[in-house]
Amino acid sequence: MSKNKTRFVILGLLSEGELTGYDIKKIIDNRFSFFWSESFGQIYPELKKLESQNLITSNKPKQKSRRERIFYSITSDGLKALQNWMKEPNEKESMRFEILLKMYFAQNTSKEVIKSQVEEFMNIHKQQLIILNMFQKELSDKANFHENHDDILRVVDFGQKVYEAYINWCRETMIYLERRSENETK
Amino acid sequence: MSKNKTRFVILGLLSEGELTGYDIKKIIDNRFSFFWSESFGQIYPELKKLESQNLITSNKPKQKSRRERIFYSITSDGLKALQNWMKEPNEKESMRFEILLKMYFAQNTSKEVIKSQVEEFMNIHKQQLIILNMFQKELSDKANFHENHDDILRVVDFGQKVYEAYINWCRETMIYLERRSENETK
DNA sequence: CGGCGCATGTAACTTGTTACATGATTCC
DNA sequence: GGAATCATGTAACAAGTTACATGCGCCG
Repeated sequence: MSKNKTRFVILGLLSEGELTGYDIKKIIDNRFSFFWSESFGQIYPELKKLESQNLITSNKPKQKSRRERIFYSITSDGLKALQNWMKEPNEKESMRFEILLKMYFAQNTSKEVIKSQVEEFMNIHKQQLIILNMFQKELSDKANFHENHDDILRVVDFGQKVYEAYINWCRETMIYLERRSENETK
Repeated sequence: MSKNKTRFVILGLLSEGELTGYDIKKIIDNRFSFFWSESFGQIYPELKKLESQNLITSNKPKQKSRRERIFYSITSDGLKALQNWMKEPNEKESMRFEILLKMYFAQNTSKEVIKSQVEEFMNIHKQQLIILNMFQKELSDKANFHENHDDILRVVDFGQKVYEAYINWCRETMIYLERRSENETK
């Protein structure tokens, strides 16, 4: 099972049309940010590697001279590689929630510190949820030009459900912490 | 903002009592697995580093001879470092859900492939939820010996809420995919 | 003409995983 | 005595981030 997933995000995005490395980074930052990330330091070298393996091709200007945007497109071999990956089992997603570490070790600090950490976590994800809701509305309002429209809405729905779960947890935890504070000061 | 979080998991765990590197790994695997992970390759070198900085101390046997369990305990400097970290802002947790990538690029494969991917994702997290529910029950039934009992229950509750969100998404997505299959075969 | 956003690229670094080596203890 | 688990450790590798260098083109 391949560990390097960068190549498959690239292949997936190129399966919808030709793009530059910069485009790919922008799309990941804008649309995927809540469930994926890549840096330029991964994307550009991977593009070269994929091209050398004939999974993608570019319009790289043979003219030595002026700098230009390099558009990549997927080859039939690349499409095959993408399709094979779709069938492969996924790796267990490993996450690291610092907020839970701090909740677990909460005995080492005051309730106020924990409260402000939970509040911060809640605010960040409320903001993120607003962005997701806007994106969903945008997609729902627009006519369904692309066939993958509904698939993308499923992806957005995942983010909404998970962020709502975070926010609910924060609300309950705030109440728990406030009850605690009251008992402490009694 | 320090990027190296391994040290703080170690300090946090040692704040409850002395432990060996092996113990630390076991606790993280058993209790933290749904929101944190560490490997031996990180834990052992970090223990040495923490000791050299006098944030922890060990009973390392000066006798050259036989191998023994090395118990570490936290120092007052270590406790201070832990308390400072509790107040610091957290890094944005970065996650990578392969399942969402595959959902997004679903056009490149058949509904059956996507369906089995979603099913697999659902089964894994149903299993994980069962384990979390058992752990919660275990904690709730037991008398509250440790003061941090309720804090740990909050952490478990986070996992339950998030896994339930995953599972609900899977159910809805399965229905969405089945509806699609019907339309395709019509 | 200065600054900004677009655009490509790489080197150095940090972080994290895997595989392996070593040896003790426990239990059958 | 052999297998499993406990236990410590490290080297090689893989993955991912950051900072920087370079330069184009547009706008005010």
